[in-house]
Amino acid sequence: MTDRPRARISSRKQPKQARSAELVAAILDAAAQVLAREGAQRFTTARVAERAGVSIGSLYQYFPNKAAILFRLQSDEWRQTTDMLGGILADVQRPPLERLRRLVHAFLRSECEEAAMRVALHDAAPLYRDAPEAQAARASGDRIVELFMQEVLPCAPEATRVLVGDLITTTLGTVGKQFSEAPRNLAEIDVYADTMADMFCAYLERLGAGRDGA
Amino acid sequence: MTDRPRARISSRKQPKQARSAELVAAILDAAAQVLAREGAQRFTTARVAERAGVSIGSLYQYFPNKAAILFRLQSDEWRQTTDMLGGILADVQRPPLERLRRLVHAFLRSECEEAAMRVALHDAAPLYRDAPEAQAARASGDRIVELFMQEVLPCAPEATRVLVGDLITTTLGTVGKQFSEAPRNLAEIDVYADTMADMFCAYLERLGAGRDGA
DNA sequence: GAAAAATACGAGTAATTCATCGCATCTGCT
DNA sequence: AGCAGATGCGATGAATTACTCGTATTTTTC
Repeated sequence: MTDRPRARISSRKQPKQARSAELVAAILDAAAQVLAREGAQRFTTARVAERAGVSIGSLYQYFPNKAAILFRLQSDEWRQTTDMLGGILADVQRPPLERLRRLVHAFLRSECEEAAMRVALHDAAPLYRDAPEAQAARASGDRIVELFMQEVLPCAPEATRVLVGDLITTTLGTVGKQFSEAPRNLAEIDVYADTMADMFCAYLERLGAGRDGA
Repeated sequence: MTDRPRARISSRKQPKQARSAELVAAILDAAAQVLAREGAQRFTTARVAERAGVSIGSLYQYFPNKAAILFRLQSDEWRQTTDMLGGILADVQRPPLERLRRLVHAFLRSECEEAAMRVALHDAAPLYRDAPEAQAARASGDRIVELFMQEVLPCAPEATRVLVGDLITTTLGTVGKQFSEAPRNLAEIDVYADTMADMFCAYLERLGAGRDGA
């Protein structure tokens, strides 16, 4: 509890010319590959630079340290995932619980894509988890869920909605994390996703019934 | 995916005299402290030995490598937890779902004890996770849950019971893991545990009702 | 086309790490 | 007491690591 490594993650310099933008892209691409093939333990700046075909010095011109590369990868994943899930929940044509079911399916499927890289990224979480930027990124996802909860439990008190939303978010996120550790085929994923969706729906319907009698 | 570090974890030598047994105990105790105070990143054999007041050479006489110490800590935790949860589920005087609720409460509370150490132990998981001994330890916990599922869903098909048991186990485990990362007081824990138990019960009751009409 | 700015390079440094091995000390036993 | 095996020691080797800094090259600007 004395002095955990706290990462500076803010970017060092913005690429201004086309070649440097390509360089940054090459580094991120190589980083994902190194993470997937070598694991978090062997993820080193030297290996990333080598795989990207870039010198180690160039790497450090655009990323202040190793954690920044990892955070950037995680950050991009988050943005991509929240966009997708937001899109599913925004499809107001379908009934709310069907949207939730679709969301569960989509999320578990996405967690199984590039599973090796995701697992390694989670393993490396201690390196970037405590950075203030990481906390902020998480908060934006919570707002989407909050809106959905207002729709599905309009009569429940605020505190209940927050709590239930938190439970569902956390369950989905943490189970998904575990999920990527063991490879599964699409059929298994869908069976599991249906089970999980059933559980959420059973709970939400009971809550709704208890409150507004429907 | 080439050559992830695979830990030999089997013990190096059994302590035969009283003093060496004490030494092993001192090492494990110190290891837990180092993990809690310094984090997984700064958990080194040298630091553990120093805190235990023991030479580094002595440490390596009873643990073949760093991973073995971590695995031993995790293993002891698992045994302790499964014993406790098994005891709760075995209390056949109470109705099954009440036992489940008690289990959720007990588990989340236990996850919040020594939270710093648990978080660090999870962070270090990549070092011992792949060891064959670790897989075996997990399986024993699953059997307890399977028995409980037979009791609460007697008419459900085998596949459903396994799947639902897996979902509940995984949810509890992974959410619990996340839970220890943010400190909470007892009241918050109980509120969250009740919410989670409500979710499990709503689902199990619906499943039971659909199958045997009760 | 020349000066200035941006970019790329990679050898080198300082620190940290795991684990070993030869030797000293202790314990139990006859 | 004296011996043998068990235990304890810690300097040390070998490997790995993150990151810097002075220099070379390329691009832009005028």
